[in-house]
Amino acid sequence: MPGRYQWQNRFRENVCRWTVPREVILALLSRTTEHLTAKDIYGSLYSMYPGIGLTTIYRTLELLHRLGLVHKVAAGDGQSRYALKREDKGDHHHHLICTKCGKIVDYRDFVQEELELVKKTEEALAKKHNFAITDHNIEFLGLCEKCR
Amino acid sequence: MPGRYQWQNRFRENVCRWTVPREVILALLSRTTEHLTAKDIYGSLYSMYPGIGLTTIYRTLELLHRLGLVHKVAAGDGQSRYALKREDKGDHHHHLICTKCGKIVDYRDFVQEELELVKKTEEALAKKHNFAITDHNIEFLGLCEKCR
DNA sequence: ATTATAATTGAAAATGATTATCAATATCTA
DNA sequence: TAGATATTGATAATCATTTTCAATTATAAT
Repeated sequence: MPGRYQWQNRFRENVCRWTVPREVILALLSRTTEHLTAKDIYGSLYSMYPGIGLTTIYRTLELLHRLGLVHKVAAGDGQSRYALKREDKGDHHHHLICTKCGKIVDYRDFVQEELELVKKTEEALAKKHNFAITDHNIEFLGLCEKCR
Repeated sequence: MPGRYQWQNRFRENVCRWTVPREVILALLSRTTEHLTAKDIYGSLYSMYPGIGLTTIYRTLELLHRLGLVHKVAAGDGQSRYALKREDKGDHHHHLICTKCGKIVDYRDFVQEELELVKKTEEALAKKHNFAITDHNIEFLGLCEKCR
């Protein structure tokens, strides 16, 4: 399981315990590139881990987000979706979001150009609006292959 | 009141009636550049129009969004925010979103450059991922002047 | 290996944003 | 003016998420 010891270390550094539900959720997220909702995760884990509660999923995702281990994306349909951050490979990407089914497709084309513009924009905006910028989103909305 | 007749026409074209709650909501949105939540609007209108229900606000905002008259932004705090579209002046903008209070600040700096890159990106992504793109978001997250 | 401490969990309840239902009302066409 | 129908507003419901609290688990110390 990739990243296991890094994850454990990150937990310890933040006075968080390394528990079975947390390990299992991280493992699931590491096995997919999909952006998953809390319920997706709950459903996927149910057969192997029926005792893991939906509340635990929500709390764990919020913790992982706070620790900077996952991306949290609000696709506009009232639910949040999560994906493991994979910046170990300098992996930065942006999103295509389907407005019908909520599916999120990653893309990396043009990301370099986008990041260049983002960097320039960020500095100027931070100064002009007195805004402490911590992150950015670039996303395209529309209908995915299945929904069009 | 700017846009009143255009709005009425747009409503008629879509077999929608021109009603007092709708007129009042549009007027409020036209008087501000802020992105407002349904509850912001409900609260702002309450003194003058106490009979307008929150349900009506929600339904009307959804209609206005469907008619392409307002922007709908999910700032990530579980609520949607709305602002009147002002493309009559070719007014395109992107957003700074405060992750603490949810406030949305518009910016237009770099929008021309961003739109150039967006256009190029859009065409390539639509083709590569078989995605019918209808809109895009560019936003920076962080803390606003008040929250930092 | 055991024990104590405290973090974490899971079920149930609660909260808040939003939507559905339905009788009453308002708009608009003829 | 009358009739048809869209719309409204109050209430109930739905759903995503969070809070509460007793029980359980992880882990450090011995």
